[in-house]
Amino acid sequence: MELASKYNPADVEGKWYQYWLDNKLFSSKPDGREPYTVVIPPPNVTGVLHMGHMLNNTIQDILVRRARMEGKNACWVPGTDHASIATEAKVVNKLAQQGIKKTDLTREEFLKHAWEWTDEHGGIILKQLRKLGASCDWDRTAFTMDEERSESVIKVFVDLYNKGLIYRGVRMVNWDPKALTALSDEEVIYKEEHSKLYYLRYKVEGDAEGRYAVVATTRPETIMGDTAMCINPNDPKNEWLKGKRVIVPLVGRSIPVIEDDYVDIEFGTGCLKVTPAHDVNDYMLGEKYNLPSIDIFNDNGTLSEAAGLYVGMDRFDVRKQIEQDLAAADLLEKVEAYTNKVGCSERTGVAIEPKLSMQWFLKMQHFADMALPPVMNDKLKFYPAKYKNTYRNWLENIKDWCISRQLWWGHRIPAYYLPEGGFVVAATAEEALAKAIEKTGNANLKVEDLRQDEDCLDTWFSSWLWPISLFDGINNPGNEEIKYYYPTSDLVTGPDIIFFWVARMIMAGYEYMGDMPFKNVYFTGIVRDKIGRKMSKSLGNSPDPLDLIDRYGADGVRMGMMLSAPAGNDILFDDALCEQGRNFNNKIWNAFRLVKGWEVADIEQPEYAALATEWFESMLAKTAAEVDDLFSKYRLSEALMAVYKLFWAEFSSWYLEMVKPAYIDGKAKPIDKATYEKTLSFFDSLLKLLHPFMPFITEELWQHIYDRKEGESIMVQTLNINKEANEAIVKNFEAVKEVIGGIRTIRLQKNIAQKEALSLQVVGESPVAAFNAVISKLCNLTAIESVANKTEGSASFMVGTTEYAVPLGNLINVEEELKKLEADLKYNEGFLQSVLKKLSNEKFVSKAPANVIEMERKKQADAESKIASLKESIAALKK
RNA sequence: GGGCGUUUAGCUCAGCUGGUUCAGAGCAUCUGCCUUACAAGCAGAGGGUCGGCGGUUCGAAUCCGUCAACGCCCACCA
Repeated sequence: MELASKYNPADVEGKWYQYWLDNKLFSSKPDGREPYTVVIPPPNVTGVLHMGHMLNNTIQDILVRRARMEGKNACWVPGTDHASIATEAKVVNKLAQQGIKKTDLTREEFLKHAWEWTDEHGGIILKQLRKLGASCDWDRTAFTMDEERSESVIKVFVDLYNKGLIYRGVRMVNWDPKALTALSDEEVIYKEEHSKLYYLRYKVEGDAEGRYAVVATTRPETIMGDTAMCINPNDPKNEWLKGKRVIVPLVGRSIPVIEDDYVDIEFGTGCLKVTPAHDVNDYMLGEKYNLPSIDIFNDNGTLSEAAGLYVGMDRFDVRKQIEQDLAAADLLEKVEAYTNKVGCSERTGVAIEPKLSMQWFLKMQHFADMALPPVMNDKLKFYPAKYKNTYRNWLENIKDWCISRQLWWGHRIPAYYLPEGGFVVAATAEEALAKAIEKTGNANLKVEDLRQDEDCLDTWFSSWLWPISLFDGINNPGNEEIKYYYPTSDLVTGPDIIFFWVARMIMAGYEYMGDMPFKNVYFTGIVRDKIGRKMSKSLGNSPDPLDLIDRYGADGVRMGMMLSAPAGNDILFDDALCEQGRNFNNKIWNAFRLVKGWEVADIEQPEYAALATEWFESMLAKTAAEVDDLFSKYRLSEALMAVYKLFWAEFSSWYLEMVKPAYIDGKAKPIDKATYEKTLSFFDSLLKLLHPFMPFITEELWQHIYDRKEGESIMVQTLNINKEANEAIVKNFEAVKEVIGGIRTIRLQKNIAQKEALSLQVVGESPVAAFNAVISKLCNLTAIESVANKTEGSASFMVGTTEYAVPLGNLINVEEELKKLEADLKYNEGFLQSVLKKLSNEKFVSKAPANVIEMERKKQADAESKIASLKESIAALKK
């Protein structure tokens, strides 16, 4: 096989992905093995892959591939989310471009368009995941609105209703005037806004002096909905307003002054305008004091007939206009700059309007009670654990979940209204009819007489069932799949959806399976650019993942993501990291070229090669054990770094250099068979360790390292690497590296070419004499001898307490050598002083444990011996 | 207004139950090399009073207090 000197990912990635698919290597069926299950956080069905997905799915794929290689039955279930608000908005936009208004369509017509859109754009994102190498069981691909999932959702709704956990009622909810739907509290994001605080004059009715009560508000446009003014009963400065009535400016309506200690005396003037229809707190006051409620807004945020003024104008236009009008009428005392937080819709970004409306709610206390303990007692683990606090905080302050949305794209609420009022809840119209007949006693009722609720369910009301519904555990409880795959193993997701999704899946898990939905949650960070900004379209700092894959290869990008992704920290993404990944691919590629280019002969194994293989065997074992440990702690970037260093530094720079056959007369010598076979087996193990991180290149090389049969793949090999390292040899070899480094430094400093052979003297006995063959080979030494005194005119260095010297004859620069030795001496004398100081401290000697004191004494001895030999060398040079 | 987290080399981060594998890694930087696997490379080197101050201790990056900066989450102050 002729291999290019540079690795080209494009040549192999598509080929191997297809090979994996063709051989059904991603597919999983229940069997006798231990299951390892991951359910994908379903991306929006019409979404496009972004860097967040890249990170998230790379991590999942690494975990899944690793588990598969550990011999587990790995099952990664992919799918998409119907994302009701986001998708409906996209469809509405698209229709608008064609000049079609949603309001002109029937529900059925609209849904037809929505499905067309979904079929057209749906699943693009899943196709993109294949480029990344994602080893999902594609045959299991699900959609939150497919038949099985829809059936599950409806079944759960009916069940929870029957359990009394779902109720319908008029409540103050978060209204999105753009999407025209209610939202849950979690879908509201508070943004700081520089706005104004308006001081409005409310004329006090019947006040002889014609005085005004002044109210500070950020929302002057809501005065048409004022039905009271509220003061704090303990506020002396507003004492005079007690029992009075005031006139709403411009509107001219008379409203009472009420008293409640909810009002903050310090804020503004201590007078609060009460608009029960448009503020959560005012609503509370309205309830308490039985105030009328005037809803002055239409659903789209324009003013309604009820407002009387500015009818049809947008709420924000009214704010500007009313400011002018109030000023013109001399009813505006002053305007101050003011910063406050405005609740905005997570999806559409527009300011939320608190609105009183009829919605469906899920009682949450029951679920919170079940979901809190397993996380707090680490039965279900969070990585990083700090999110346990966030989780607890939410559950301990849980509020009921508004689950109805005034949308068409989603699961329609299975409630059916009866002609004579009231409703029944049932999974199908037929069942509803039966219930209706039973409820009313009217046997003549027909399905057509029932009117199904127009609303849809919140998207999350389907995704909270995901780990169960993917295995059909709602429709067919106790089926073979759910029994085998549930609870799933790891969930990989962002902390931004801890409430939306993670917490609610845990709730649903305990409600419907009596068990947690996953054993571990790995929270990823947010992908930011290299200077820490969030990636956004407007900043143009969000790279297209597919473009990155084109440039660096999927393996390179995966590595780029992982190098910077410690669990839970935000990751600062930089193309340079992908470059590092690509370079590493190239390194692996070239190491392979080297090894496969060797000519093998039936000759004896040289001593240096035997030593090298023995050492690397231990190094490999040690790292494999380390990687195990890191994986168990979900420290994936550290695991990758460990393998990276093993391959690059230990294997390529040390091992291969050691065993590499020499060139003589421009011709490579052959390598002995024993070393060659060992090297191939090391390579094989290294590829296996690397495979979860970089699936493509490892498959490509694994296929070529030995002859493989059709259908074989590295991805289903087991990681049967020996993990028992010979610690002594690993430790000794570190000293060997230092010796070699010392000689290399001398060569560099003295400008002595590698071709020029040198000899090495060891003053006394070398503790690493066993490795002399290796040292000789790598440093091109003619001899290594043990001497009592080193030759004059030699460059020396110390490793531990042993001195090494390279005789250089007249090449030696006495001045420089002295300088170096004296600096070394000074350091060691200082070090000795600090050790002696400790040892002469009575308190230290009496209180510190024996082994620590022992250590200090050894330090002292070592330093003293070093100092002695340094002094000798200096004296010798000065002669 | 509450709660949580972070602060260690130019950058991104490891450093668990205080003491020789404690001041580390990768990248970047600098120096020398186009040496027949790889310049997307090889060999070598430099670089930090561990955010500030105070305390506990024989001994603190590590424990405690405090201050500062940054970040995140939650909360109805108009």
